[in-house]
Amino acid sequence: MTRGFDADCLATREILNRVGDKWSVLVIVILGDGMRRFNDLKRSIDGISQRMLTLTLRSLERDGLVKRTVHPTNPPSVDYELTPFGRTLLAPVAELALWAQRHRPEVQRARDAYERAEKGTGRAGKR
Amino acid sequence: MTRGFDADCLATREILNRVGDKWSVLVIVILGDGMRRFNDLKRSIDGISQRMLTLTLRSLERDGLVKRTVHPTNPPSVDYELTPFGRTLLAPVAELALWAQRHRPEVQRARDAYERAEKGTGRAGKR
DNA sequence: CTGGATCCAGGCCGATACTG
DNA sequence: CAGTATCGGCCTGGATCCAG
Repeated sequence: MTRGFDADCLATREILNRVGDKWSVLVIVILGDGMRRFNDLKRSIDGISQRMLTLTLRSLERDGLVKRTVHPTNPPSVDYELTPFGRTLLAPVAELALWAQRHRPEVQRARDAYERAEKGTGRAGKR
Repeated sequence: MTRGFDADCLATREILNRVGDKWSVLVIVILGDGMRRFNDLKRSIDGISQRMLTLTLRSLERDGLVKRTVHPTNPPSVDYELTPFGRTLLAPVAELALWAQRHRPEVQRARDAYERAEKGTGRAGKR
């Protein structure tokens, strides 16, 4: 538990920084359902700019989590899908997703309570 | 699978944004070992500024994940520990941490391969 | 349809100095 | 010891325009 502890934490932080950005998880979860095309993804996510979708997909492809397939048709189309490696990430992410879904109200309540308590105890309370 | 899909994704993204910042996971994992004092944490993490440690702890406290206890001694000392609720997050995070530790080399290899391939296929390759 | 390039705003985070 | 306040840089991410 003491050996490599820092290194492990660093590795964890590295992964979370990769996956914890604004869109990666969304893309991973959606691609968990199967192969999708670019604009298909874009429409599914709704709110993402094509820039961020491109960057996110590139980053995931770069790390070997997503496979990109270009079909030389006219007009051209590109498929994206999780690699087997990417699928191994799906389980832990789903775990966290489940936690998020189950505990969101609790977090919300805690947050509200904190705001209220803040006013009573004379804390700054600058929002 | 279709109902509440967007909402679930949003919840997931929300949690990941909370936990996916630069230091939260580190703090959670360390506090998973037991109660710690402020400067104790600061020394454990090494690289964090007192500012970021404060902000991170505040954020976690706000969401009900961490409990803060002030001892009115001289000099004053403050203990931080995970709440029972915070402990429920420990498991999924540990899951992801394990994934990170196990697959870091693979990610690194994929990244290297991507860089190399990039040069062969005439891609931009601007690093 | 699938992107690349550029411009620009806002937030995150670090360094430093100061307080109780 | 345990913070708070302020300043400033960097990076993320959005909008828009352009190209294959």
